[in-house]
Amino acid sequence: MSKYEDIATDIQGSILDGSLKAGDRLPTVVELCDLYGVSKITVRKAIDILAEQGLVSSRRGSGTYVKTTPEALGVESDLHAGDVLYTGRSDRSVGFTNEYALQDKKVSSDIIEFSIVVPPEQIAQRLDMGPDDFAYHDIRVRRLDDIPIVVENTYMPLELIPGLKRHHLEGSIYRYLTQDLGLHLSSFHRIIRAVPATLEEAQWLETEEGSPLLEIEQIGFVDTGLPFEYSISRNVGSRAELHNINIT
Amino acid sequence: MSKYEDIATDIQGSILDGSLKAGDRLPTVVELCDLYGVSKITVRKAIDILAEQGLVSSRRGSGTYVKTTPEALGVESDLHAGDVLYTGRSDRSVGFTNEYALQDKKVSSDIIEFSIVVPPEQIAQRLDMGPDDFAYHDIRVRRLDDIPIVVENTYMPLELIPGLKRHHLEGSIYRYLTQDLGLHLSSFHRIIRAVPATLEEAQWLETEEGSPLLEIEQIGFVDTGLPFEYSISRNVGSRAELHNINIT
DNA sequence: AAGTGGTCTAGACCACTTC
DNA sequence: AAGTGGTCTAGACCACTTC
Repeated sequence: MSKYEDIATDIQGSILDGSLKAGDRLPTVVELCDLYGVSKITVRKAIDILAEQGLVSSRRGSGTYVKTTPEALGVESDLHAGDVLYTGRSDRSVGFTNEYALQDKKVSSDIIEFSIVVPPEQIAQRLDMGPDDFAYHDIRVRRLDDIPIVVENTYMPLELIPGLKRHHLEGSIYRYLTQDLGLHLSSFHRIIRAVPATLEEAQWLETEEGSPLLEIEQIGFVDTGLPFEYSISRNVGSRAELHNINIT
Repeated sequence: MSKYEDIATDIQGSILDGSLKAGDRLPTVVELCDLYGVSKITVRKAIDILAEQGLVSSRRGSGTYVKTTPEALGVESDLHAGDVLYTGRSDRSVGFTNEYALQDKKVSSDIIEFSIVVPPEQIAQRLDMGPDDFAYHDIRVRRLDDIPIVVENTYMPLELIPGLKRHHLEGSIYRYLTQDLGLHLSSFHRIIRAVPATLEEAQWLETEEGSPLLEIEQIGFVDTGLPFEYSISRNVGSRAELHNINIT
């Protein structure tokens, strides 16, 4: 952990435990420099992190303030609460398994397909693969507490990811990529849509044909800039939602 | 424009015009310092911007690389291309009007409702309003080239936004807020869902009842940390999509 | 006029990759 | 061992807000 991460975590704690409340002004940048014994740029990076998390907003000449969010006010966070099981965060892409392993929810997968294929041309292009190159192809239905949430349709280039086996799919593929292969995932480019369920999808997801699904088309990149996965996932509309925060 | 913005724009230009290609390594940070005559931190901030835009990825000890995206490869960008009219970017929230005024598309609005009301309790809480406080309420159908894309349902606190009139809704509300009132918009918190169209929405949007809509529930904040709008918009699934980029 | 956040310098030191 | 990006210092100067 770097100094700026430590400082961000510390201030985040003060906001979450209520010692800093909605609308409060943080100590000035110079005061925070003294308080933590660091330089101005280090404090600025910490505040940048808090801003990205949606916790604070800075106003030049005036100060940095705790944002008046429903969370900071103690308002229950979701108007549509009830049957929504999956609330993914668009900013931290750590995969389905990791995001829910922490909570008390049971994560499971039905592997509908796992094979090595020559992918369709348009997908091969997105993965920067030659026309004859092979890729893994898998289709998985992911469940939380046994209720199906999403069907994921994924292609990964064979050359970048040697040795992927069926048992890796039971758990988290991302763990295999990072821990076993030592790859560093850097970013995901996503397109989000609302689409009607096909009959087949409706059966997999235990919902109605034509019912709204939240589609996420995604290309994942490693830190050399190469794509390592192309994926289209379709989430049951009434069981999943995506949260994100945009700084202007 | 700050120095780091100038540098980011310059390198972005090199990537977009093809002088830097997918997979290429950028000059090292030290080389870029010499090239632009700036300090290391300034170059780092420029590269951070390019990373947020999804253009480059840095690898400690190795270098910074142009990402192998479909755009950098010259692949047409959308598999579902054809009838999708609205491709919003989740990272830059400048409002519907601004995002399309630049292009050759005609933006228009049907104002279905515009009034001053006491908002429902749950919405008042999200806007940090007292139970008796008033808010503007408007419902607008936004069209591109006369085709309805989205119905927006928005509440804005009266006290924060004096003098809002019907004619502001014909164009861009955001322009009124920033240019006339001098407010600085800082961030948006969003929840994205797929929902079925009600009969009323289907009529407004010229689509079928029950057809998938992409819902965006949004709270907007100004730079003092106060919420200035609560909005639920519902986009026709087959005519809109949301793009975003996530850095891990 | 005084106080605030934002940018920037000219370095230093470190973690990691490459050879 | 040499080269790369990432963090950090101790300041300086500036834009903007507050009084």
